[in-house]
Amino acid sequence: MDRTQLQDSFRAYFSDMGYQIEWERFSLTLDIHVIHKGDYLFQQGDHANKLYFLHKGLMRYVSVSDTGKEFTQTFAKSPRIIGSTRSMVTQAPVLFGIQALEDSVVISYPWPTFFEQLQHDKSFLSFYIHFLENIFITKEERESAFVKETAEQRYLNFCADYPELKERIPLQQIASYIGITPVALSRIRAKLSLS
Amino acid sequence: MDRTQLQDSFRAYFSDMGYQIEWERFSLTLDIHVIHKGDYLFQQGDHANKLYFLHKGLMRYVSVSDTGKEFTQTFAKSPRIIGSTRSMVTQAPVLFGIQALEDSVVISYPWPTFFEQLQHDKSFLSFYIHFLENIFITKEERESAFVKETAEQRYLNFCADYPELKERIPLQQIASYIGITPVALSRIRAKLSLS
DNA sequence: CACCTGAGTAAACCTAGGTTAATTCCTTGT
DNA sequence: ACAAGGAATTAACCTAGGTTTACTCAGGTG
Repeated sequence: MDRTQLQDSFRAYFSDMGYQIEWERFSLTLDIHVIHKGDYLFQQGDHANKLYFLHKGLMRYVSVSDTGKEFTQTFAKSPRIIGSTRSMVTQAPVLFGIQALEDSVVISYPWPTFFEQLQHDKSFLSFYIHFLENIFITKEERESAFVKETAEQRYLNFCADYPELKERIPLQQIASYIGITPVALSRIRAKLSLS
Repeated sequence: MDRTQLQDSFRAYFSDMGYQIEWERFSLTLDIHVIHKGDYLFQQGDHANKLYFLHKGLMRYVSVSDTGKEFTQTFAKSPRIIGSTRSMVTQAPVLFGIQALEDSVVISYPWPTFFEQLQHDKSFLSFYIHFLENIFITKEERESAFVKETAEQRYLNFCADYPELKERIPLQQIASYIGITPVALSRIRAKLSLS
């Protein structure tokens, strides 16, 4: 994995989205992380105030409740910015871990210095604002899905939102994303295949 | 209600939070809205791409499901910025209405021009970023509460988060905030008062 | 090859919360 | 003071999804 190639991938991510960043002004060195299937980029409770970029692979955000149950907050497929906004902002330990569902490659920049530089580029700032707005909207939709929709409906929505993932990841983790047990999801699948 | 007085209230909101805005640069005229208890600032489905500021009063964000059930997304007490980030950003109709729980006074600025001006003041921009980060964090906590916590626990959390509101607003609306029916909340209260 | 171990399925049973409806208690208007 | 409509409580009944256990099947590993 070549450092320059990874940096290009990171830059392409922005230009593909229509943001013209003045990269000459940026002088940060990146770290490279190779995460194997099943391993974690960071664990719940860690301090992870870095900006992570998923160059290749598939990850899940997973938090474990007091009673030891796993809950998948979201899936992330490359290329994408990943990490904990909350932890970057408040300096608090992260409330979820990020686990690789397939062998993945991630690069990282230290967030505080990255944010410092980001503020001098208007295009970058506007990317960050859109990014925040979008993750907020996503959470808002999920909040209302948990209250207004049945588990079956949430499963159907998952299938619509992530058509490829349905085969790529185990049922267990789809269930934990929907907020039900694997047993219940199996039941729902059985019911759906009848009709 | 004097226009200048309301503008001062709006400005004080920012300085109280530690943001020193260069107000001289701003030249937007505000609109004043007086909303009586039970009435709506805007309704679900409206186009509401304005920046609203709750000068005085108490409001709730309420969305109605397909099956006609009300769900309270959040409560807002003055002074506070209110409105739909989603609608401002995407130009889409709002997914919830904002209803006054007490007689309230709100001012508004047209969002597009406000945002335009906002971008020329670094302190303002940094306010907006913190604002987005915070509403995101709130939603994230709520998402996990719905999956990991029981209704009883969510009620106890509500009491801890909004101690004054417990008496100020009807049970019905607390229930719809927690995501259960009034009947179920009444049951929970009865159970709690025994122990 | 036999042997695990982990993933999905299925069945039996349990519980939190939804639904409906009756009863009482407050408000609010006249 | 009165009537009337909404707000909360209580009880009876129902259902979606949780829990536990048992069975099957596929993929490694010695």
